Amino acid sequence: MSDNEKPTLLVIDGHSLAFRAFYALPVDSFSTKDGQHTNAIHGFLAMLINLIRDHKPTHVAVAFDISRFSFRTREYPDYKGTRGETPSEFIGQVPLLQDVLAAMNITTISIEDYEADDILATLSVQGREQGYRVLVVSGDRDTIQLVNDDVTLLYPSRMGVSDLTRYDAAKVMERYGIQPHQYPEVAALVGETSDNLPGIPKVGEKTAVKWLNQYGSLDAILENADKITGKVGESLREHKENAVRNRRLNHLLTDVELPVTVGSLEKRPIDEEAVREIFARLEFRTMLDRLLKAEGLDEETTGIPSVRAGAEKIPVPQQLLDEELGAWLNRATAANPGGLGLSFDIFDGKPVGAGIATPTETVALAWQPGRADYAPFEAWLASDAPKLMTDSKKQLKALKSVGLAFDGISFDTHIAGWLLRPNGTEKTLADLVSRYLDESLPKSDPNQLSLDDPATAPLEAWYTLRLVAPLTEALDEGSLRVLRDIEMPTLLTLVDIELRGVTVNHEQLSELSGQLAARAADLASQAYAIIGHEVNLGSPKQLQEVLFNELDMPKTRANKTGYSTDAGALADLQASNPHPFLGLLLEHRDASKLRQIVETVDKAIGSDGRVHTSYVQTGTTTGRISSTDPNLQNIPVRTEEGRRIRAAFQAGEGYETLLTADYSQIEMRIMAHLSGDPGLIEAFRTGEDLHRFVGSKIFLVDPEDVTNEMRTKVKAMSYGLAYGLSAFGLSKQLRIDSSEAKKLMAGYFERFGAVRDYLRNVVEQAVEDGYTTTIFGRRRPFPDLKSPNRVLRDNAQRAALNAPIQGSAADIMKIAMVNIEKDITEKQLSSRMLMQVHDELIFEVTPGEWDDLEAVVRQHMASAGELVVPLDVQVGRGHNWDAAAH
DNA sequence: ACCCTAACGTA
DNA sequence: CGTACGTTAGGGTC
Repeated sequence: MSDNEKPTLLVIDGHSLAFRAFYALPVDSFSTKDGQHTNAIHGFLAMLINLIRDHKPTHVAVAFDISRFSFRTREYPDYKGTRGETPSEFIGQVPLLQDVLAAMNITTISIEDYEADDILATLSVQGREQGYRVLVVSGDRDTIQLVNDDVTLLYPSRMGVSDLTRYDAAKVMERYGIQPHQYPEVAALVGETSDNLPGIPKVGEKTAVKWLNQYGSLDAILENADKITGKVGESLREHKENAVRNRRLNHLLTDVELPVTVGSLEKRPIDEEAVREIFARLEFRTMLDRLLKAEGLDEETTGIPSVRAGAEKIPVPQQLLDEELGAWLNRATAANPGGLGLSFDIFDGKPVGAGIATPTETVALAWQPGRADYAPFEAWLASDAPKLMTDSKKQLKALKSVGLAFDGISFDTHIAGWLLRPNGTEKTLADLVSRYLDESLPKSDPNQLSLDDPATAPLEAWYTLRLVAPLTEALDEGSLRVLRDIEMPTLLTLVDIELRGVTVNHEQLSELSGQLAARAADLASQAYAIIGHEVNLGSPKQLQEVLFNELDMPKTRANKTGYSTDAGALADLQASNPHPFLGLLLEHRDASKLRQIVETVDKAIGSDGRVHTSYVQTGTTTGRISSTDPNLQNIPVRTEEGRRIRAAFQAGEGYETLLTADYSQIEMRIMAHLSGDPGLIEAFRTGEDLHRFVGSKIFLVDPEDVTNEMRTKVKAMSYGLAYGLSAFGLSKQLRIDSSEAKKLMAGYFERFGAVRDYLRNVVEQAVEDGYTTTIFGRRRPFPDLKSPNRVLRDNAQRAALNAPIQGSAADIMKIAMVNIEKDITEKQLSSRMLMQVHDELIFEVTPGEWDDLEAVVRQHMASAGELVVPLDVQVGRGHNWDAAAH
């Protein structure tokens, strides 16, 4: 068998190469936004990818040391004793690297009590015996002893890990003047500083090699030690024990019992999805392409067409009209009880075409609403015949805005995809097609304007239809119920409230904006006067210059770009180093931020005098909805100035007043429900002020004797608990001693022990299941709970204990919204829901309908979740949003 | 034209 | 070393 026909076994010393990479790449340039350093991982992978590309190994393994202790340290406790502390930036990178290798389906091997090099040695011997060509990659020179006709060493150069020097027997001879198997004898004589193995003083490589060539072996040299003259001979005789010991230690074991056979190391295809995921986490953007290319998996090298072979053939769209169209719809609907795929072309917020799909046919409709030719289509739209769509909200809004009746939407793949992977990255139909069908959505002809391309909508409808089966299959029963009973109905509600918008008074906002702008300008000029020059107060970078250089203030918390100038840091500075500039800066920030929000909302007022936000139903990982363009869920409320913005949100023409309704302490109530804590449950059943009640239990006083200070602390703690707040965090927030914070938390858990048990249990269960679940069955996966990286793991734990609470609250609010909308319709009220702000709903009330509406709202909000504690709803009335607050 | 970060508003 | 979001300005890069 010639060398070229032999299979190639690639074995790598993981720890040593990662460490080389760590020192080869600047640590500052490789870290994620949460501070995880990745330079060692990056360097290692770059090297590995090059090896795969250049050597096309058929078998691969990476060996890692388990610890710095091994049989060698037992034999000689000072072995490697000179090595300093592992740099903190390196710690944690190895477990992540192992995760990457696992995702690449590359075997990693660690064996207690042995070093990685012993594993390499054993594999190289086994590989050779079984007819492999072996490539050993290590940064440890001891591995030179492994080199022979079948085994080549790749050794990192000083240039970095990607530049590997190839040592075959000839190269070893050229470099050292000895056979590879003799290298340990040279090393034994010379010693190895990095392993803390002193050799024979005064003997260097040259002398060692000379002796070896003269006497043939280390044993022979030692036997003939008497014959060696001069100072070096004396030194040898005096320190020969060193050489003997070194030789024993630098001999690599070739008979370590391995949990794998060489054959089992066969290179398997990478798990592209897993690799994609972990690279995203490590924020590696270009690595995947390089890896795919090296693996020969990228499109260019495989020539994979845009739709992979074996995929179903895309039906050619038919163009139907009138009776033909009606007949087709009847036949298709009857033949496909699960529904038809449907997609609309939207232009300027109006529907301008549509496509319908069955598994085998598609229809393209050059349809304009109201055209008689398409009457059967519009009748079908209005019927409850099931329709399957992707990201349907915008399309449904377009239909509704032109007055078309629509019913029967039974599935939205975009929402289903989100329920499956709420933290996933799939944004478009193409993303879903790629993930769940493993195909590529054909791109529309770039030479054609996609708007005019009549084939786009049928294509989208067809792919949408085909996605439904794999998505439904992937969803568990609980998630399917959430989709059917909560999300799909919520979708229709959102369509309505977005179209309604909310009246916002432009005059009030522009007056407010002017005042805030003037105030900001005034504050700015005062600030400039104090420091003697102008500076951009909105630039943290320029502020750092002023604060820490010109004013010589003490450094604050560090961030990526220097030192923090956020409100908390400035407040700390003001306390320790009072300075008028700080106060002005804070006030200026305040005014600027408010003005920014005022401007944003003002600019969003449409020709109807109303602001139409967009709710993003798939915008969060927990189940909440988010709001954009503009975000109406972060309108200020805490300050007087802020409330002036709310005052501009008003009942519209023809409406009498606004009604606001919010859940009070819904998350704490859910906590009481989920934990079953008797104390907390009692608190909500008595109707006593929650924080007062809890305070009385912790501080052992009567409720009426709970001071404001006690109440503040209790409130902060109660809310913090659901976020995974630590004693440290609590002490920082309340500016109290950390021992006091600890006591406070201990006191809390003593009285409300089931809460602690619950929070612990949520995380434990999530580790076991891999996901959390809300009361209604909504899931959120938490892969990071098993991460070896502590930062990631701790973050995941906090998110995991919060997810069921925040998510259940979101579920409850959605259910309430749906039921309220339904009841308003049934009762034929003309009052209407306008906004949702997580635990608050805002309605516009028609004259005379207040009592009816209030009853409907209260009833459905209170009954949206069956908790062991009541759901308390606070209702307020006023002509504007501020006045309607209670 | 795009991307990232810091900062800050809400529940 | 507290969860979940969206928007903006500044500052850097292409």
